[in-house]
Amino acid sequence: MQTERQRQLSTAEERRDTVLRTAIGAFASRGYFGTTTTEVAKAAGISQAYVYRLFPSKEALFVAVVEYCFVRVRASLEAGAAAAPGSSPEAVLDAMGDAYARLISDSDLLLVQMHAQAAAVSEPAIREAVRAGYARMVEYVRGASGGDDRQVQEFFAVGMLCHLVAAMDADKVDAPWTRTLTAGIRHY
Amino acid sequence: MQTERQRQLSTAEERRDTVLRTAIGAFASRGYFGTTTTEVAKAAGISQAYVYRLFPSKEALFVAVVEYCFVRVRASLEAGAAAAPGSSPEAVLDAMGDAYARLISDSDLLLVQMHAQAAAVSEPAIREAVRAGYARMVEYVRGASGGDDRQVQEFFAVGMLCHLVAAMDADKVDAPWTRTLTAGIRHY
DNA sequence: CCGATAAGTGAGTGGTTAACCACACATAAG
DNA sequence: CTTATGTGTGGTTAACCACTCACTTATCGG
Repeated sequence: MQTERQRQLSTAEERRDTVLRTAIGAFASRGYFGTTTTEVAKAAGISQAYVYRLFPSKEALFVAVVEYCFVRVRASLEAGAAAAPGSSPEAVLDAMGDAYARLISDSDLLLVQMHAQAAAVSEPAIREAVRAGYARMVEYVRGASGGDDRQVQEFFAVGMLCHLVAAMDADKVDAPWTRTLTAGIRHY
Repeated sequence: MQTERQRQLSTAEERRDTVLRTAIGAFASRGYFGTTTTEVAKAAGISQAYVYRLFPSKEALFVAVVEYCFVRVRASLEAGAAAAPGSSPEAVLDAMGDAYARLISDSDLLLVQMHAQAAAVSEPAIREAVRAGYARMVEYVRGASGGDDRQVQEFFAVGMLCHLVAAMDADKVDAPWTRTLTAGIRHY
């Protein structure tokens, strides 16, 4: 009967993964400064003290969350590119945009990115993480799509416009100005 | 000798203006959640207690700061449009973009906008202020430039890209990915 | 000069927060 | 069974925050 009692403790590595995954939801609404480590702990189902055994500081935790978000976004773009119906820059960029739109239909990833950008202004460690994330992302998009500077830049500009639309919840407002901003922007 | 002693107290209205102007710098670096009312008070040269006589709450103060930023941005766009070398949508949009680039060469205004967008997610009052600000701004840009939906949308998409570039301080990084993102984006 | 009103502050208050530590419990190896 | 190691928590703390209030000082109309 040795299998009756399953393992009840996770390994630290598993717990760290759980925290990263659940902390996205915690940080999404109120960002780096506005989210407490207690909220992160509650979302992960552990005590606040244990958060500090898994991560050396709140800043390190947030940086890890941001990096994890970038990994997920990149994975989504790769999946989109792989499913593109053609190999022209336009086709690949469109497919990646579509994959991205699906990814962020749950808006938490997007929101964490926004908050990370805002916090990057004053927190050097976060700024470095955001820079590194975008550096890889820009080069990936350029390489995978074969698009020129102009096309890649527009891809990211539209992405940033998505952030604004999501932050304002512009979909909920029916007015000419929201229709102008959201025109052609997919969301599921 | 009645002019020897100048007035040493400001009117409440003057103080409120001072606070709004100086609070932009205070909120710019750490945003709504990360900036304390003590920092705002110090920037304005008054006691923290008096901040609460001038504004009913930190939230109301921040909303007023955001609205003030929108007013300044709008004024800048109007000045740009007035100085446009032609009346075609392209010429007017370009002139407004140039005026905007000059306005935000001191990046505090930009940063407050970014932080306001991020905070808008969880704070209804701030979301309302951001929505109202963009509503007026989109309609102004549309009306003043005569551009179509596509042009107006691109104008704001590029503006959002500026936010990203500013937040990461991308100018300071010399690499292909930063050159791609910042290509054609003026800054003074 | 006086009384009213407005500008402005020092000194709190109750509540919260990031971080720490001593300790309890679970697991695995010998 | 025992010892060692890793998982996990309750309790605490020093600092800090938004917000309040009693009080002082300046201004101004009469």
